[in-house]
Amino acid sequence: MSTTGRGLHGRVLDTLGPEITAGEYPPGSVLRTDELAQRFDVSRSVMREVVRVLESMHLVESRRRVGVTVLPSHEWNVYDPQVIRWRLAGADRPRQLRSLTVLRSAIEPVAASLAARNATAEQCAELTECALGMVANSRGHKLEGYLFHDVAFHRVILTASGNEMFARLGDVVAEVLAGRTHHDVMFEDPDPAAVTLHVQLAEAVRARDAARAEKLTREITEGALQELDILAP
Amino acid sequence: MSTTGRGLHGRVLDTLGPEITAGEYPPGSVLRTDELAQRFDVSRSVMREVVRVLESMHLVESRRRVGVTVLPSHEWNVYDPQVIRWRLAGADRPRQLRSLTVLRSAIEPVAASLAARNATAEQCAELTECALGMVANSRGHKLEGYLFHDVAFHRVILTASGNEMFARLGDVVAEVLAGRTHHDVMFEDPDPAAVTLHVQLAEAVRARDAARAEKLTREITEGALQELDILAP
DNA sequence: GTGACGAATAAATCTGACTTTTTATTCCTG
DNA sequence: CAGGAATAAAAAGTCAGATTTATTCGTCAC
Repeated sequence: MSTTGRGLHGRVLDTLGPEITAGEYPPGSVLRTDELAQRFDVSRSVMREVVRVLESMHLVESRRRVGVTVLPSHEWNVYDPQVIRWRLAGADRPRQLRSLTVLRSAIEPVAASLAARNATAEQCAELTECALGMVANSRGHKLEGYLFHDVAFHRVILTASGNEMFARLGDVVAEVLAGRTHHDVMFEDPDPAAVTLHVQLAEAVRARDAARAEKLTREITEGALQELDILAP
Repeated sequence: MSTTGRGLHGRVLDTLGPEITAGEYPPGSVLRTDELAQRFDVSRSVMREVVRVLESMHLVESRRRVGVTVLPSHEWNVYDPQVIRWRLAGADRPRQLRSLTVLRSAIEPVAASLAARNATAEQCAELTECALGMVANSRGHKLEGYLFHDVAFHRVILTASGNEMFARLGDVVAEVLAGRTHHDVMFEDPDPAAVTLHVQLAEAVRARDAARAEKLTREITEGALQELDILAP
C-alpha cells in the first residue's frame, strides 16, 4: 500500500513526512540535516535526498547557514497523494476528510457529465458491473466488498471524463471512501438510496444523458457531505 | 518566478523536468544516473537528488539494476505546480490549458458559493477593489493591469472559500489566466460582459448570496470554456 | 523445458573531505 | 557612541571513491 516503502530514503520519509504534516514541528521550526541524519542513523546523502523531496512538496525550505525550515501548512502541496495520505493518517484527519469531500462535490458532478459524453462502451459496461457489485454487497455487513466496487465505480467515472486532472483524483476519492468505511461513519449497511443512485448513474451514462448524470452525482456527493454534517452548497 | 532556481540540483531539474513532461523520452525509456550526471556535468549525488524529486512527482521510477524509467503520463502528479508549469511551457500547452480550464469550471462555482458564506469583511473589500481594478483596466489595451486584478480576484475567491484544497488552486488559476493573456486568445480588450460579471460577483459575495455567486461564477467559467471552443457541460 | 545456481551489472548507500553562501560578531573608524 | 567593513563561523551544497545490495541474465543440471 505504501508507495515509497523501498529504499532507505523511503523509510526515513515515511517517518519524517507524517511528523511534519501532523504539525509536530510548528511552522518556522528549523531542522538540521546533520542532526536528522544522526537521528535516523543514515548518511547525510540519504538525508539530503529526503529533504529534497520534502522541499518539492513545499513542506520545508532548505537555506544555507540557516537549516531546513518547516513551512506553514498553507504552502504545502496538498494535492500530492503522499501528503494526502500522511495527513489522513494523522490527527487532523476529520478536517482533511471534510476538505476532500467538498472537493469531490465540486469535481464529480462535472466529471460525470463529461463521462456521459465521452465514456466508451467498455467503460459503460464496467460502470454497470460496479453498480451491480455495489447492489450485491449492500446488505449483510459486506462493507469491504461494497467499498471495493464503490471505489472502482468512481474511478471509472473520473477516468471516463477524459480529463486528466479529474482522472488523477481517483486515488483521492479512493482514500476518502476508504476512510469513511474504516473509521468515521457507516457502522452498518450503506444507505439504499445511495446504491440506487449509483445504479441510475450508470444507466444515465450509458444513455449519454449528461444532465441527468450530473444531477444524480450531485445527489450522491450531497449525501456524502451530509454524512459529515456539512451543509450542502 | 522560478521556484527551484537556487542550487545546482535546481538547474538540472529545470532542464530535465521539462524534457520529460514534454515527452522527449517515451514511457518506459531508461535513463542512467551516471550518464545524466556526466551530461549535466554534476556529481552523482546531485543527480540522485534530482531523480528523487522526479520520482516523488511520479515522473520516473528508479529501480536497482534497471535504471531510471520514465513513467507514462497518466501516472504523473499533474497537480504539482512545478509539473503544471513545465507542461504549460512545453508543446502540449493547449491541451493542458483546456484540462485546467475545465477544472476551473468545476471548482470555482462551488468555491464562490462557499466564499459568499465565509468571506470576511476584509476579503469582501479586497474583492470589490479587484473588480474595480478590472474595470479601470478593461479598455485601452491595458492587458497586464487587467490580468493582475483578474488573478487577484480569483485568488481571493478561492482563499475566502475556507477550503484549503480550493485555496491551493490559486496558482493554477493564475497560470491559466496568464497563459490566456500572453499567448492564446485575447488580442484586444477583454469582454465587457466578463468584467460586469466580476463586479456582480463581488456584490453577491458581499451580500452573502451564495446561490447568485455560484451562478455568476458559472457564467464566468463558461465564458472561459467558450474562448477555448469547449462545449459548456 | 524447467528449475536452480552464480556471475555480471548498475543503482543504492556510506564516508569524509572540500566549497560556498549566508549570517552574526567583532573591530575599526568617524 | 554609531555605523560600516572585515572576519569568523555555521550549515547546506558539492564531489569522488569505496562498498553494498538487488536484479537480471546466462548457464548448467535435472
